[in-house]
Amino acid sequence: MNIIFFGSDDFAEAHLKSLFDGGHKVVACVTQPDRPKDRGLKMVVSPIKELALAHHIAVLQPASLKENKEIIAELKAFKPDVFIVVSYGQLLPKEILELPYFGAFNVHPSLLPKYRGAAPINWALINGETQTGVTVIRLNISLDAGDIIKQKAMPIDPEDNAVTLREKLIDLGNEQLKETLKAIDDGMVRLTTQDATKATKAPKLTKEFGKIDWNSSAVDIHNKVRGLQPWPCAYTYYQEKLFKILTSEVIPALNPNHKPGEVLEISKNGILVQTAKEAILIKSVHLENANPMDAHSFTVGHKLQPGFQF
RNA sequence: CGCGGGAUAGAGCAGCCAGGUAGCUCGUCAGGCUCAUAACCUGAAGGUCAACGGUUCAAAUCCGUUUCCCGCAA
Repeated sequence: MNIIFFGSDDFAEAHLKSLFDGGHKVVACVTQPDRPKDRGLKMVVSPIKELALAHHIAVLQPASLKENKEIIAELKAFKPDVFIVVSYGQLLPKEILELPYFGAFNVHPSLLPKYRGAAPINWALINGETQTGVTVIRLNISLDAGDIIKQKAMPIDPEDNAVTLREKLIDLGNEQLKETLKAIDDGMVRLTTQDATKATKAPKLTKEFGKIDWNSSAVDIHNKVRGLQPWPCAYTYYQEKLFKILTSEVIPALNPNHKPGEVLEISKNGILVQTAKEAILIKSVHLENANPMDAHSFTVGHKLQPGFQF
């Protein structure tokens, strides 16, 4: 079975790696073009490209797939049976979806039809979901709306943040991908249409979204802290400087005669801050121009006192 | 070479310009005092001054190179 893999980030990389490890016949990889990125605008090579080249497999890096006849011809030449698409970053147009004999399949880290879009893991945490999962779908032309082939749920641990949850979902995704390929091999694929009325969206995150509104509840803020790792992070400002909250905990506050955003208590455990509902304990922080540190160290150095208003 | 900030004890910083014993505030630990402590008193631990090279009798400090970290931007 000739597989062409589409992907661009480390989530995709883990799946490609497991295809190699599983002995599958990956004949080519499609990934995003190398782009200048980060400080100094260094050229960043997609991890997919490196992995593919290490396995001596062709790498295609089209800027766009839309009306790109060259790419269609190139893909066709590999005589693909399936496309595996994992966080590729672009929609595949109809004429490309039609190329592989069995179709194009996508591993998506949410329980579709919930959380269609670019940041499903983050949004599940932001919304305080207690479970999530991985869904394998057969791609059609709309975003994450194809028929479901495999789906498996898993609980979200209250301690999970977007980084740890992502790792768990990579494992689950690999498992589901393996089963999907086996089902295709065995001719045992069963498709289930998504219930479009239950669809929700998980759009790309923005920097602005990470800004904390102290007039929201402690639970909401805590979920932002968990869900916005490692970027953009839930943040506020301290002396005009960006102040990211890395870890936190919701503390039931019994007597909130304080304004939201007010520091209630400083202790070794961290900084206790009033919110609109209950209080939140800030446990570790990351101030602009400094290394991340636990909240206690921060309060000692900055002489933060109860009564301070964020 | 996209723009800018930074690295000195666990944290926050001073010292650098003008070279001469590694300092301050806080935290930590131990002891004391106290009905009591985020108070007070006494003491202790904790450093490759990011790294390498140069200048010098002498470098945290002056000169050069490198590494790492942070914000913006994408």
